[in-house]
Parts: sequence; C-alpha cells; structure tokens
Amino acid sequence: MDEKYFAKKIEAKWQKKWAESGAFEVEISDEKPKFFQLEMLPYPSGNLHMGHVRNYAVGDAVAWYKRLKGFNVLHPIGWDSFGQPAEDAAVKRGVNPRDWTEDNIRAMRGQLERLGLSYDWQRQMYAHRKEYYKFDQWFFIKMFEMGLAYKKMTQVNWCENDKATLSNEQASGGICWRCGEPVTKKDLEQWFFRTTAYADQLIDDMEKIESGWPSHVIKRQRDWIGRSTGAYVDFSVKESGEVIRVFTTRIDTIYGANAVVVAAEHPVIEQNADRLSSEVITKVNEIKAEKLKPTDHEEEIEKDGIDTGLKAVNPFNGEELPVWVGNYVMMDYGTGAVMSVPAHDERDFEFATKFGMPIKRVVTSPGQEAIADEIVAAFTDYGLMVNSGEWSGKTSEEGKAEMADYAKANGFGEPATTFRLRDWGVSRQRYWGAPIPMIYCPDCGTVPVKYDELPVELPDNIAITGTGESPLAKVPEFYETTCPSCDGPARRETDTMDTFVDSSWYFFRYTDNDNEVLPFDPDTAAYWTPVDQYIGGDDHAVMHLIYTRFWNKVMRDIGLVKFDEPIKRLLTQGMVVGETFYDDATGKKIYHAPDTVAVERDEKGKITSVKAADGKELKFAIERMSKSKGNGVDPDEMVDVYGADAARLFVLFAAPVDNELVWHEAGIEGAVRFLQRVWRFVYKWKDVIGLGTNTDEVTSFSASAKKLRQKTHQTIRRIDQSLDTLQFNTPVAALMELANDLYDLKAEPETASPDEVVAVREALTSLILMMTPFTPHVAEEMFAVVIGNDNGILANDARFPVYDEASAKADEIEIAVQVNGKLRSRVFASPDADNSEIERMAKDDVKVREHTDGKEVVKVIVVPGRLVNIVVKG
RNA sequence: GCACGCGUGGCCAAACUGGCAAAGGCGCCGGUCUUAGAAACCGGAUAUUGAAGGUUCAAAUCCUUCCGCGUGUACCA
Repeated sequence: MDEKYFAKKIEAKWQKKWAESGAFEVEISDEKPKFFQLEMLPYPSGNLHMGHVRNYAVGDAVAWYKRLKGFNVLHPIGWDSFGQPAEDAAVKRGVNPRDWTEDNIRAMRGQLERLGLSYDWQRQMYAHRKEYYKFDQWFFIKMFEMGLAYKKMTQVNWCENDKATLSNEQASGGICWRCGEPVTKKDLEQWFFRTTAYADQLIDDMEKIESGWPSHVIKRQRDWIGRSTGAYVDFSVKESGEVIRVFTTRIDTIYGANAVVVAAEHPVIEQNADRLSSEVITKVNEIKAEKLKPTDHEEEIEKDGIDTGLKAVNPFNGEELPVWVGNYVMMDYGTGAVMSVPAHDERDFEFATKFGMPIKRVVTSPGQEAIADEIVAAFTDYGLMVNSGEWSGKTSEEGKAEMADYAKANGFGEPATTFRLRDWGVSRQRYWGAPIPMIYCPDCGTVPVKYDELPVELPDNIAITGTGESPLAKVPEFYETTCPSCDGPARRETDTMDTFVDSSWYFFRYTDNDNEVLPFDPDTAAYWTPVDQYIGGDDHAVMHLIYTRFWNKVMRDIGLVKFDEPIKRLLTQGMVVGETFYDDATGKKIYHAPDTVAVERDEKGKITSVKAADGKELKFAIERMSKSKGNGVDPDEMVDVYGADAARLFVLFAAPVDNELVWHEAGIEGAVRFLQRVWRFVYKWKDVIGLGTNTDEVTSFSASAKKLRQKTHQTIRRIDQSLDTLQFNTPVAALMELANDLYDLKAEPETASPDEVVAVREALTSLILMMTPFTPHVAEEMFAVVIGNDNGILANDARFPVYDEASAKADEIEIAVQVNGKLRSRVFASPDADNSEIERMAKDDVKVREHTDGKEVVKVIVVPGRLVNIVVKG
C-alpha cells in the first residue's frame, strides 16, 4: 500500500488481477444459491455515455453486494449490435457496418473495463454475429410454425427522416422514438408476431411480478395492452342486408343509440359505394387523407363526419338508425364501428351536438328522481337503466351482463374483450439486421428456410444507399435461391428483423453462449434464469419489456423455459441530463457547447439568459446527455482525472437511482476526498490492524470504543437494508458518516489501547467491505492490508459484515420529554427501561416540572425509546 | 384534458409504517499548519420542509384545496 491514494495505479492493478484470475467468471454450482444480475445491454455506438455509467455502476453494486452475501452471481454483458447507426455510418462515410460495429465494441469494452465493472466477459453475446442471429431466425421459423408469425399488408408507421418503418410502440404519439420527427403512414406488406395471442397472459401474469417491478411500469404496460371487456353487437344494414358489427363496453346504453358511426376505412363504405352520394364519398376521402397526416401531439382534432344515408337496425328495439362516417372512429381498434350514444359518451355527445342529432337518456344516477329535460353533458357513470324497454329498472351492471348474453342467444352479438395492443410488426427495410428466414416459391408459396440451413447469412460488401428500400433486394446473390420444398427457383425475403427481436431473448444466451444447436440449453438456463434483478432505463417500460415478456411466453410454449415471467425484479434508473444551449431560428436545433456560451444566472442558480460567442441570444433546456448536444461528459475523461472508483461513487451518491440526475461536475471531488480520507486512515493504522495483533482477550470497551462499535453496527444494518431495497445514495452517506466517526475517535495507532484497536479494526474492516460494491478497486487494495494477502476479496471468501444487535445497542438512551408537544427536557434511561419508569423519570425532571407544576396532567404518551409527551391543562 | 410522481438550507439530497433540536455531500465562513497558498485536520453558519386549511397529544410525513415542476398518455368505443 502506497502512502498516497493513486487511483490509476490501483485500478490498473486490480483490473489486471481480476482478469487474470477470472474472478467474475462463474459456473453452475450447488454450493451457493444463484443470482442473475442483468443490466440492459448497450448499443455499440463507440462511446460510453454517463447514462451507461450510471446503469452499470448500479448493476455492479448489486452484483458485488450479492457476491459478498454468498451468492453465485452471474453478471454478464453483451452487445445490441444490429441497427440503424451502423447503416447510417455506411451511407455517410462509406465504412463497412460490420467493421464499424466490431471497432466500436472493442472501444466500448475498453471503456467498461476501465470502469472496473465485474462482468463475466466469457459470456458476451453479439447480436450482429451469425452465431447469435441464427437463433433469431430459428425463433422466427418456430413462430411461423406455431402461427405466431404471419404476413399482411398494412399501413406502417414510416419515419421519413430515418427512412424506416416503426412499430406502434416506436411510433408512439406520432413521433419517431429515435429521431423525434413526425411519423407518416405507408402501405407495405409486413411480417408480424402475434403478440395479441398472449394479450391476456401479458396482463394477468403481471401479478406474478408486481411486487418486484416499479408500479409505474406495471401501470404503463397495463394501459398499453389496454384490455377492455364489453360486447359485440350486430346492426344489419337495411339497404344491403350486410352486418355492421360494433364493439361497445356499454351495451346497457344501446337503447340510447342515435346512429352507427363507422371509420372511413370501414368495408361497409366500399361495398355500398354505389349507394352513396358524391358528397359522402368526398367526405370519406377527406377524412382518410387527414388520417395519413402526421399526428400533432398538442392539437385536439375536431369531430367531423357525414350521414351516409344508409340505415342500420338496432337489434334490441328494431329502431332504424342512420349510418354515419366519423373521423373519431378508428379502423384498427375494436371493429372499426361504434354505436353512438350521446347521452352517455363524451365523444358521441360532442359529435351529436355538432350535427344536431337526437340525444336520448337511458341511464340515470340512482338518486336522481326526475329526468331533467335538457342534457348538457354526457353521463358516463353506471346507474339505473330507463327508457330501455324490458330492461328498464335494471342496473347498468346487470344490463351489461344480461344484454350481452341475450344478444348471443339471439344471434346478433356476444360478450367480447378487445385490446389496445396490436401485433408486433417486425419487418424492416434495412440491411443491418437479422434476415427474415423465409422463401417465396411461385409454386409452394411462402416456405420457411430449413433449420439445418440456418443461418441465412447477411452478405458482406453490398451497396447501402439509405433510400428506404431493402438493400438486400438489390443483391441477386442473396435473394436468388431454391425452394426448400420443391427445389424450384425461388426468392428470399429481403427484409430484416426489428432489433427488438435481438434484445427480447439475449439474456438467455448468456447462460450458454456457444450453443450451436439451440438458442441455449434448457437445463443450463433453468439454473440461472429467471433474471433476479434487471436494471435499465425507464424508456424501455413498454417496448423492450413487453416484447421480452411475450418472447418468454413463446419460449415456454416451445418448451425452452418453464416459467411465465423472465424478470423477477426490475429497477428503472432515471436519465442523466445536462444543460443544453441551442439556436432554433432555422427550425432545427443547433447546439452550442457549454464552454462556448456566456450564461447568466439569478441568485437561485436558474439560468436567465444565454449568449453565444458571437453575442446571439440562445435558448436553453435540460436534456438527455449526448455528444451531439454538447452537454455530454466523457466517462473516459472523468475516469482519467478522478479514477473509476470516485466516478462510480459519485454517480451513485449524487441522486436516488430512479431520479433524473442533472449533471454538475462539482461534487465529484467530494467523492475523491472521501476515498483519500479512508485511505489515509488505513495507511496510518496498517501496522496495528493486520491479523497479527492479538485482540481476542479484549472483553470490555472504553466509552469511546463502544460508541464506535455502535456506529459500526448501526451502519452495517443501514447499508445492508439500503442495498436490499436498491437504494444507493443513502448507503454512501452512511459510509461517510462511519469514516467521520473513525476520525472522531481521535486515537493514535501508537498509543491506542487494545480495545480501541479492536474497535478500529472492526470499523475499518466493515467499512472496506461495505465500500466494495461502490468502489471495488480501492476496497480490494485496502482489504489486502487488513487480510494480509493480495489475493483479493473473493479469493479470500470475504463476506459482507454481519450486524450484531448487542454491539449496536447503546447502554443508555436519550429520551426527549415534551410538554404539550413542545420539547422541554431530555432524560437518560436504560434501553430496557419500561414505559412507567420512563414516564416517572420524565415527570420528575426539574425542567419539566417548571411547566407542569400546578397544572392538571390530562394525558401522557410514551413512545418507547424515543420520547415522552405530557399533556397538561390550566 | 386525464393519470402518475415530485416540491426540504445557495445546490444535490436524508428522514415520509406520524414521535427528539430535520442526516450526508457540494458550496460558503473561520481556526490549526505554512513565508504564502493549496492540501489535510478541526470548528462554524445557513431550513417557519411550495402555500393555505384540516386531523392529532404530536405533521416534512396523513387528508382537502391551490400554486409550481416533471413524466406518461390521448378520440380505445
């Protein structure tokens, strides 16, 4: 141990030792319980950013903590290495996507290693290598065989900026998830995975993971899947006899229907085109055209529509209702048609009001005596049914259940459940992804590639233009093939898979990453999975985390796994953000680096104005850190200046993990200072706290030594609990407090009594071991001093310190005494003193009696070990 | 609009199953040391816990209303 703390030196030393000894490489073992610690895998952009550092520092803390708790910890990392940026780099700079990707992985692995993250590097997976994507294809074919992969013509979400199709999740809110530009629609034939086949399970199985997942993620997924139960009801069209099926959650209001409203794309329009006036056709086309436009998030779309002139019959009362086209009815939810009940639905009310349609009340609130004549707003609650023929007098709940059954019994409807969730569109017209392993044969139709022909390899050295067409469609050597079933000439599918396919099952591959026959061996995976703790960004709450749950259920049905849910506990970490300065006069944001602008702040530190170097007024915001915005902090630079341990400690200490972290460089020096403070203490005491000192016979402790021991054990309990509940900022504060108390002892190694040495050794050893999850390198170096060898914490089989209640307990506790809620004195009592004894002490206290003498004591509250409150009157 | 979350010293934050005089870090001020500074060590100041009501012996913590900020979501029938 050097006298001074040289972060770089000890970090290099221990990183080398860990690598050489394979300290974090694990195998299946019966001796210890397993723990699978997983962090979301990075996209190899070439640069680690602070968000990664935060994510991986947290994950590493959990991994180390669990190791010290005696678990066999699997802690792997891999590469989400398919996707757009590689292709963009190819278009812009003419580099080969594979080379670009491999280079980036090498660079980023180096960065991760310099952070000293405790990964089992042997288990890496690389999405872009054929050994991995072979099994994306394997799964695709399995799903095709199971009827879970199918092809259909659809309007896809299309991002003009990225020249890419997007899934519904990726186009949420009409905005491209990657670039933020508006999304448009385009007709394309696409492959889909039938996620809706598992919609019920995706909702119902949430109760199995609810306790370990953040409630907001559960809620968002539930909303996203959007199950709603109701009924289908068939209205027949008088003119043509065909049926318009509507979905409703409020069949109890059907007597109040004033129209059937269909989406502009509804087939009934096309089929009755010759019966419709030109005015209607024009309006229908208008609405269709409007829907193709990108959706503006802010704007509320005004209701629009037209009466088609067609009539539909309400099967419950035989009433003839007009059929309208409405812009607020969507073809891709429910049946694309609704019954309009303006008295009990806000949208229908708005629509009916605008077009002067009749409004009839059929549900009243239970207490309501008379029905008011004028209806000023929709009443959407449940209530008592009125004006509903034979159903009048029933409650909405009764009506809902009985009327759906009645419809079914009479052949014009049935109870039904619909979902907001759509099937997962996985086709991408891109090059850098897993080729979809399907072949189109003029004679046999759509045929999957044979399993033993996998992988369908991505050809190298092809022209990538970025025009939005599948690059593989221009490569005859790729798409020209023979049919697997008839051997005739055939054509391969030239689209590739969405990269969310790769990330849906990657963590299973870690358990068995060189398997050539199966994605992974089921028995091996059965030992390690499900994932015990998953940590990653909040932004994946509905995409990745629904896909991977879906995938798990498919794997279960294939027989690869036996459980329903792949992830037991989830922690979502907040973004790392920083101040940005930009000029958007041209419509596009042009960012200025922080060191090139002049910032004025008010006395609270809030920015009041920002000027560019040329004096131009700039706008400012707090946004996700990134290089392009100029607000990025380069982890490499930070590690270089302060060391990996300090960087990691600071990131964990700065804010609770699930909070957004606004990056301010100031503060990291406090982390360094703390490490140096502990280091100096260990250095000073290194000769007396080694194992050689005989301390066993120490049985009694001085007051100050006892106090230190209490603090030590209180700290052990605090940190243990914090780490168990995934809090990382508070245990760092606890470590600092313990270090402060060590200094407060004011003992010197040369003159310390044996009991002090014992107390110091206990405190220091505990402190060092508890620092390991946060700052592993410096902990290793200091632990070597305590244990007397250089083999490392794991090789020495060290464990997290154990809390001892007796040592944590004080001889005497201080009890606050209040009179009428105001603190008046304090008394000292044994921790074992009973309430009546404490009450008596409190009442006898001189300072208390000043406030109680001559007054009537109304009540005395004793909170054991904490306080006494005496309530007096007069 | 709706849903959820948050508001604690200059800044980041702890305590929130109600219970002492509200942790810790950054910053600030002072002392020791030093020719001086830095570092280190020691010490110090700074909070009517967003506002107003309410419940209680007792409220940062529970309830109501309001203000401010953030996130998600948007015609889902």
